[in-house]
Amino acid sequence: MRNISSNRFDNGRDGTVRISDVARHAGVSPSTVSYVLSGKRSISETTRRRVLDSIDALGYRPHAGARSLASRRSNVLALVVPLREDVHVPVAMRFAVSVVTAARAHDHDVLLLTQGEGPAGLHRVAGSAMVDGIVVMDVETDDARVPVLRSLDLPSVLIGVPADTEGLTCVDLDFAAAGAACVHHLADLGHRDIAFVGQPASVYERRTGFAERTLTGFEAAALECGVRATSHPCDPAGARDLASALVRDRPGLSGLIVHNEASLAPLLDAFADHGRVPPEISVVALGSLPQGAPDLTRVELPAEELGARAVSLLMDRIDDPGRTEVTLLEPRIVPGRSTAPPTG
Amino acid sequence: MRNISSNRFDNGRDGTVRISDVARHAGVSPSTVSYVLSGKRSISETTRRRVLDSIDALGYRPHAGARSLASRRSNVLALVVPLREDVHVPVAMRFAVSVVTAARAHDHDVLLLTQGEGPAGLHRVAGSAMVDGIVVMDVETDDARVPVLRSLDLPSVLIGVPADTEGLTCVDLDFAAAGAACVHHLADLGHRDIAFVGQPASVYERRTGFAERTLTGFEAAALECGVRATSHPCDPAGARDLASALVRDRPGLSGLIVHNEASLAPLLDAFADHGRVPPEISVVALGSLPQGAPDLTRVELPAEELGARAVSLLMDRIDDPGRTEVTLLEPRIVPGRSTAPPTG
DNA sequence: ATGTGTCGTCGAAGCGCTTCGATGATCTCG
DNA sequence: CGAGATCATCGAAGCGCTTCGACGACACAT
Repeated sequence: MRNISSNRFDNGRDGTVRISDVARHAGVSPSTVSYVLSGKRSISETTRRRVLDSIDALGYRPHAGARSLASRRSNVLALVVPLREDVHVPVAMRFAVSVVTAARAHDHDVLLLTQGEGPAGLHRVAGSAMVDGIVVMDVETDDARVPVLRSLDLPSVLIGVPADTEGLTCVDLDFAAAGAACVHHLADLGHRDIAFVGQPASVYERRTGFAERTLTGFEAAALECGVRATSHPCDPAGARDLASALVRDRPGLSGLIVHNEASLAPLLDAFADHGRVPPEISVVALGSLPQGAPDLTRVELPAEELGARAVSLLMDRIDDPGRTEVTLLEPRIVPGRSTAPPTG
Repeated sequence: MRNISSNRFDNGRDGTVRISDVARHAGVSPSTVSYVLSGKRSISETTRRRVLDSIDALGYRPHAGARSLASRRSNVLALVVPLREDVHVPVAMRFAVSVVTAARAHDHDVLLLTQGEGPAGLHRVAGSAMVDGIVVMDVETDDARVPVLRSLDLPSVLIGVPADTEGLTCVDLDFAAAGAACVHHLADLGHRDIAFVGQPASVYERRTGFAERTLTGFEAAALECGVRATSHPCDPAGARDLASALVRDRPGLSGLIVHNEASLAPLLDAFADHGRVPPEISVVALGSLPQGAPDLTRVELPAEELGARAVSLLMDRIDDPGRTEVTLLEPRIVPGRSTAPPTG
């Protein structure tokens, strides 16, 4: 029978087990335990086993601060989440969660920064060596954070693409191609008069990268295909009015591209009230659709893949800060029941 | 003219400035700099100034790992965010953001944990001394994380209240009172037949604290007021059907309590399609309403206040782990245009 | 046997900070 | 006017880990 609250390997101080306790328990030196954990030197299989057994016999967990002090690695990433009226929260959350999940798969944790803190937040986490790298979401064409990131000498990855990508690592959906793909899909079906329903006006005003590029891709493709095409910012509260205006002013309108998660449902409802229901009017949705949504033709936003890629690129840059690259994922248009050749 | 990239106070190694560099620059010892920063010993005003000037002349930021190693404080809180199909993401985000903001106000950062990691995540951040405390959201009546938190010897605060609060610090809206307040409001107006539209069924199945308590409060108050009252789980996809069923089966129904952010709009739309528009049918909303929503009578969810309270309670417990307490915020019913005495 | 590697392990230094005790200097009061 | 208190500061130890160089043991080719 032994005392449950302590045994001969306890250090006696407080509840925490240190590497030296593990070392003693396993009959090796602390450095050997460290090497078992890091794999940075070869360790005999028998020693390895013994150390590992001691570790979980004692419930040892390395002190994060000590580790980061000695190794100059914190195993934490910073994630800057957007926080504006005009960003669609569920989409932002999908990104955030995928980043956290991917980070954990690479043995890292995630520190949450809000955009509210601005550059100061970036300086703080970088300067105090709290994190090994930074993931930034909701990037604007001329993003104020970009120069800060460049100056930081801490690796970072943007989910989104600013105008000048010199020295940056970015990953995003190829929104220009996505916008174009929507147009081509409709044009190929024979549509000659289409409207693009976009993000809230403020999103374009601050020149959010993805919104701007989508619109550019849309306009270029429309020109190329020779279709009549207009674009309209939209927010949920204005969706109904926009639908009425389009129905009233554009009798020939037969195709709709909707790049606005929050407005999609009210917009389609409003069109339905005017008797225009897909596929009589063709609708292509671009973005992150809720599960349980109707079967629309769409270009999905691969948030999970983007998050995972961002983290994986960040890991690469942590190991080798030299390389930088811009990765654009190719959009994939998924046919649904909401598009068809124009009637009449 | 001087060399921009280095001056006589540089340490010459890499870009980082250490406390000893500041000390040299200010002509004091490192410990003095530390005391200036922590305020744990009195320092003359002149020295203080000089040190502070040196700090921002050199751009010094304490190394977080070193600090946490020496002081046994990481200045980081963990936040466990819920991640389920059935939680309303914007609400969760409001909580998360308010926790981050409040934490920053207390000079702490926030580490993001997803519920997916379960107890392992809690053990990890606690065992490695990564965080000084934990905030947990989306608490269930019989939450599996509660015993883990109790065993952790790391302060924690729950936003939500489990069945057994022994040894816990919790903060939440008094949802039972909120549910009751909605009933009383309607009953006082003269309604005698009301329905409670709740969270998705799965939320009750896993016995989420706030949902369960609201329902309990609703039922008790209905009994007490002697009104006919029924309750119905609901999700956005089922809102339309629920509305039809209620209109069909409950001709006398004159009041509705909606405790479901995501279903509120579709539900009201569906009622409107049956010709029942507030205030002809009285509607009380309970929860976090989007800005720009119609002027409904409601009980607001004070997410920001709850987040801030949670953090502030957590700080108290970090300084004094002894005390524990359960704080319930009193619900406030805000009259809007959606309720009126029953017609006919 | 002797030299030459390789493998597995150890000891010690040091990461950058906080904190404790000590030490002058200055003030207070009988 | 000197004992004692108070104030401002310093030096050194130590937080728990990683990592570097060293070293003994053993293998293999001379």
